[in-house]
Amino acid sequence: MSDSRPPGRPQASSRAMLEEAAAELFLEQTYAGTTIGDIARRAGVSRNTFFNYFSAKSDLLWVDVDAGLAVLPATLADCDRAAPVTESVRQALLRVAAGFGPGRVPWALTQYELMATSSELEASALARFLVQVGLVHEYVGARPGQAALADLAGRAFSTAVVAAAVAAAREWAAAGVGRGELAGYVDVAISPVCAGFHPVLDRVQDS
Amino acid sequence: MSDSRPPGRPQASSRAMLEEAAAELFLEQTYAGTTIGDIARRAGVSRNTFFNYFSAKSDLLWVDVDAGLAVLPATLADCDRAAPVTESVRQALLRVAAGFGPGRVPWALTQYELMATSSELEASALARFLVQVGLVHEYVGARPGQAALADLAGRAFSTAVVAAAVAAAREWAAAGVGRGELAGYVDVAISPVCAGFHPVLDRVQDS
DNA sequence: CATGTTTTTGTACTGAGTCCAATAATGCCA
DNA sequence: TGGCATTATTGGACTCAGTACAAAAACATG
Repeated sequence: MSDSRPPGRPQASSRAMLEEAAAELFLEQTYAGTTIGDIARRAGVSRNTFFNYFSAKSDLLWVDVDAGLAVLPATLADCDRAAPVTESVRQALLRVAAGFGPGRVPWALTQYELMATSSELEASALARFLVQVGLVHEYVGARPGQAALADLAGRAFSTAVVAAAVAAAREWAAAGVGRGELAGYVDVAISPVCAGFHPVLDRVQDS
Repeated sequence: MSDSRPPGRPQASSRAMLEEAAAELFLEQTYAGTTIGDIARRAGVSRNTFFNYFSAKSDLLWVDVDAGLAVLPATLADCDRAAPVTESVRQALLRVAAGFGPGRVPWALTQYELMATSSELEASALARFLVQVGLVHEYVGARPGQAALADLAGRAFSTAVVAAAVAAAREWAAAGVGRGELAGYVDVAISPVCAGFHPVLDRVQDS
């Protein structure tokens, strides 16, 4: 079926090789102590090639996270649209969190504590945070909703609920070995947010 | 009283001069289009002198915000410690928000929309966000609180409530002229969060 | 073998942020 | 008046992330 290779020069260095090289180096030296040149050299490719596969050094910290988070749009899409928004979002986030077992802790979260403030890391973290907020808000806003105030409430909810989930993830990562499933943490963190916004966002349906 | 100048060479170039120069240049060119060298040159100082007053270019965007936010610790400190934590935090955040009138919109918020993703900006934003979360969490954690789960809830609350406040500020900034007081926005945004966490965090006192 | 396509690479550049040593301006003290 | 300690400012050199662009390399097809 897909045995017809695409035209042009085939990829010699795969993403995975760079990820692996980076993972090694991040352990030997720190993240901050590792340059893109180092990573490329160990992977046996040019420094420029690195940028063919990643747009920034910080992307390497988020490969696991990005992969796990990629399912959020689809998960949101097939939610029961009759259910309260807050509940739908809660379900969706829990399902995404379920993707992260106890044995799979992403790079970014573990390194976060170690390296104080690498501003690249913070920037990349916020960028991802905002993407998730945007996705949730898009879903929340898809409901009729009434003008300005509801829009503010919707955005506040989207932001707060994702922020709570992130806080849960940090706590989960910090729990060290013996941490259970991420979903449990996320549940505790986001449920109060959903409960608090329920009467605000879902009051249309109750009337 | 304080007419005794400190020893050593007096400061020739003040912070304010750099801020002013930066403000001009950010309007003429964009933030991204302005280099630190530009700012220093217009202020009439060396490029290195810039770093005597600011640790990063992005600091310039946050001077107003930082000034307004500086009162949070004190505001939290003199809160009625008999009141529910969620209510205390809500009051404190509202009081901080009250510091931002309709005529005083900080740089960072207005430029945020304009310049897509300047990663420096995002990093500096998250750094500030985390500081506020830390302050709130410190206050929340000062109460007895019960071990692991409560700590998670406390951190989730701190994160979510500050996130909601930030969302409100963004909405407020985006409202353009005719936006009212920031406090009104913040109130709508954070009240549901506080309401949601009230039964979780304050249940000790109800028993 | 020529041609088009895609990947890889080299080279050069900008700009943020750091480091360090030299110099300038001040107050204080002899 | 002349050091002396202290602090601010400056210049220069450096590292590293990220960008731009053009040349070369590897493949498929005709």
